[in-house]
Amino acid sequence: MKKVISQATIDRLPLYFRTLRLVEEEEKQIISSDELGRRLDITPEQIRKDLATFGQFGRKGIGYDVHELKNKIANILGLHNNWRLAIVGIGHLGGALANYGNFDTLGFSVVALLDINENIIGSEVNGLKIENSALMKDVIEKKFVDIGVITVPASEAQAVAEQLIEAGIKGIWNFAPIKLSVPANIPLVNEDLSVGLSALSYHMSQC
Amino acid sequence: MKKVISQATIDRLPLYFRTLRLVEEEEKQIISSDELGRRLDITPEQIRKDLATFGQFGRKGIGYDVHELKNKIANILGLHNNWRLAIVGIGHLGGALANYGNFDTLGFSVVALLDINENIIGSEVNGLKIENSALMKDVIEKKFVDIGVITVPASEAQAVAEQLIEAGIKGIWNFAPIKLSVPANIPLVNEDLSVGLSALSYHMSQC
DNA sequence: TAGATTGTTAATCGATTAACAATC
DNA sequence: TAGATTGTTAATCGATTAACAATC
Repeated sequence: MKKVISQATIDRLPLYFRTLRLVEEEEKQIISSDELGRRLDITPEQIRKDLATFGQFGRKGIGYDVHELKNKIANILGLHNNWRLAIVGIGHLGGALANYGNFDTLGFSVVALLDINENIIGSEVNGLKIENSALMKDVIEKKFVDIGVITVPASEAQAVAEQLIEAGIKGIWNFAPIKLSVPANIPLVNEDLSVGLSALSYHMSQC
Repeated sequence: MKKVISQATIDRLPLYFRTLRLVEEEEKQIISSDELGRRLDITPEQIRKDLATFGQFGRKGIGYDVHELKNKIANILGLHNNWRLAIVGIGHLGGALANYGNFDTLGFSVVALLDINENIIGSEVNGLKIENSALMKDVIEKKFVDIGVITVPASEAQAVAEQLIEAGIKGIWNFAPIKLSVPANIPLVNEDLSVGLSALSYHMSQC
């Protein structure tokens, strides 16, 4: 039953989801792979292939039910789990993420903010108090945190990852530009801004 | 001469660059593909293949000169161009990017901040004054901006992209969760946080 | 019925991995 | 010379694209 789905497919699902939401707002009931593809610059064959991985969602000759497909994708991605996030390292980036509204709309909630800096512990960001990293295990257990978001400097990131795992976290979203070593059963996604920016630089240099 | 390099290779170059920097700080002169691979969880064959795309950098039986390879990669990525960035939309994320120190170390400079909100125009972020988006063309020409960073809401992003291009920008780094339409000669990199977070959710759901 | 569109199989393309000669 | 390590060719693997029968 646990077929292996390619990362490329998984990474396209959020795009489909996002677009179906917009289409839903436009009060369209049905959408074809062709139309969805046009909106995303993805071929309709690719979309049908991706979706077929998870079952038969469409109707031949008709298309896909927008509302139904949107919910199916949300389920596949596990967005119904109401994942709870803790952000570790409340600098500029951590603070921005704490304030970032779009997570809620995807079914994620930021429930804890942690930092080691005495000067900011106790202060509030977006209505949430910054707590002492030293109490991480306590906070994470009490607040049922699922996902640890790492926005500390690269030099601290591995240690923070280990603390998070020790505290019982189930997944890590890492913004520090460094390769983290984590056990195979802890999903890890890296969000390295320098990769995208460097790729942009490369393409601009080719012009 | 203009061989086509795969995006996968281009996306790994910044990781090599980052690691070579660290290795350089450790005062190591020479590194093997094996050691580099161990540090990044990438196979040595993959690394040698990637590097061979651009020429012969290593010495058989010895390895790669750390300093030389680092500079070669920087050149390939175009990091010597001193690209100048303008951030459009100084909300939480735009503000965080304006304050983000790591860009400088990669050879990028944030030289302009733009917003339409009268209440924040004129105020300073990280020593840089927020200017009126209505004056975009002026600002971009006067400050020789190369790259437009889009951190406005999704609903505004396409219009901003068009204004940026009209103003003579050479590349776009887009953080708005929407597919932008831009001419083929304008490199565009999308940084969609919801993709990574959704992928994390997917993998956590499989456990 | 004719037109539209899915789901799936087959063909192609491209990226990764394996193997090894060259050489320091 | 023996051991280490690159650069490159060949083999494999996986993802995308093309084609088309099924069916609304």
